[in-house]
Amino acid sequence: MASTSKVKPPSKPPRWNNALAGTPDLREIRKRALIVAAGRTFGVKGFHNTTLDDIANALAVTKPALYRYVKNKHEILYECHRLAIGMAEEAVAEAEAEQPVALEALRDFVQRYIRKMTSELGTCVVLTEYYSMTAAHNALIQQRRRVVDTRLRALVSRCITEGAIAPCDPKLAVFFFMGAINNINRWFTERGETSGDAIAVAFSDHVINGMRPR
Amino acid sequence: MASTSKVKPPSKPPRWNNALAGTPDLREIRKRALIVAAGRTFGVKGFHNTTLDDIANALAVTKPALYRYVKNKHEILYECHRLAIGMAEEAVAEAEAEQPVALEALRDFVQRYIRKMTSELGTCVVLTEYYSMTAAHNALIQQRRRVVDTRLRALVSRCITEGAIAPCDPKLAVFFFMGAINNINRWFTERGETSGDAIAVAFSDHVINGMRPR
DNA sequence: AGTATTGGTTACTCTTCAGTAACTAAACGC
DNA sequence: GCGTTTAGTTACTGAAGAGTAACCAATACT
Repeated sequence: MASTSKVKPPSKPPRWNNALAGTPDLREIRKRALIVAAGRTFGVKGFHNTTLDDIANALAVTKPALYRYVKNKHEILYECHRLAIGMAEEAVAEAEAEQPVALEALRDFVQRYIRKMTSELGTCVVLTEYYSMTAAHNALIQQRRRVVDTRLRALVSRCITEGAIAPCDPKLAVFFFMGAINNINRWFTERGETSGDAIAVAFSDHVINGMRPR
Repeated sequence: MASTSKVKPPSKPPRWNNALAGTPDLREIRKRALIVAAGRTFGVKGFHNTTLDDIANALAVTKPALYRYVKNKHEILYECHRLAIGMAEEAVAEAEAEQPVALEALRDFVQRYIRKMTSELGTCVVLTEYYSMTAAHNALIQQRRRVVDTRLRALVSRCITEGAIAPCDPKLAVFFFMGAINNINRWFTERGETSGDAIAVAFSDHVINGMRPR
């Protein structure tokens, strides 16, 4: 039978997922892969139900290897949130830059944001469990969220003054549609019947038009 | 100074919160108070960041006392979800019973559901962290969610055939507004400036009318 | 070739917290 | 007044899992 002496296994499993590497430093690519893998799992099982072994496993690596890339588990969660909020920031900036008409900028934002979230890198992103971050990290993220929120409220206000939408409380309006969008990862799966694109279109439509016939 | 002998403290802190007792068995009232207290904390800090000591503390009791009312921590979470889904079920049933016109039933549902959720008993309810339930509990809850979802989709379909709203994918429509609603506890606080009622009105309006001027 | 550096391993420690054991005191029925 | 039930206590146990120590192997840098 197999001897008890420590014989190295002949073939090694493939490690990491470096596909699509634009080669801006291997190390950064791998850290990114770590964050994305973790984020995906967090999204499915939640922060505390995901062990570091789970994450390591997904990367075909063992737990301590992760510590070469991050300080601790909380930093992983923080990086996930940075990724998420970064997408929102990008989406507003791009939408505002390319669409002079407020209403179109709004629609554009919704579509861009959803596409980013549901795209390969995006699905991973955890928007829940902000409460599992350290107080310091949370403060940083909340800060940035607030900025995005403010810009979106301003956009809604502009829509109102431009006469494009009915007067309403911009704060509640933003909460309304951002809530709908942030909840997408609750039911979206990449293998599901509905594509990210379809969602982007349908949701932006609902935001702008509600459900009334034109 | 204070002796080390075990002297009973002279005054005891108030225990439980039996206010509003309709007296259908003290035991049930207390179990309910436990679930509500736990649910509130879960909503703020999340399931895993809430210890049984936290919950016991909120009830001015010690941890083992909780086990007189529930089998374990997971049962508490399950009961919270039962409470939440129960509210949704009630809301659809009531709305359908009282509003023959599909569009009005939809508006009514949204308002009822939000009012229940934000009312004293409701704020507590955790809608996140379904993934922290046991597989068995999750199945039961998902089952009931699906039923509610189906009824809501049917309601949307009826709206379409009645010509009250523009044709759309009922599934995505329901995901859209239920997402918005389920996200309310992310930002709602009872002490905040916006009342549950105001949210109910604003949100039902957004669902039905979108943001376009009439 | 030979020494640093970097990425990874196995085997462990240490903490936190759900859950339990064993005991006490009040209220309840008779 | 006296067992039984119910509600609670203090003091423990046991498991899971984040983080660490110590060690190994490949590559990289002259």
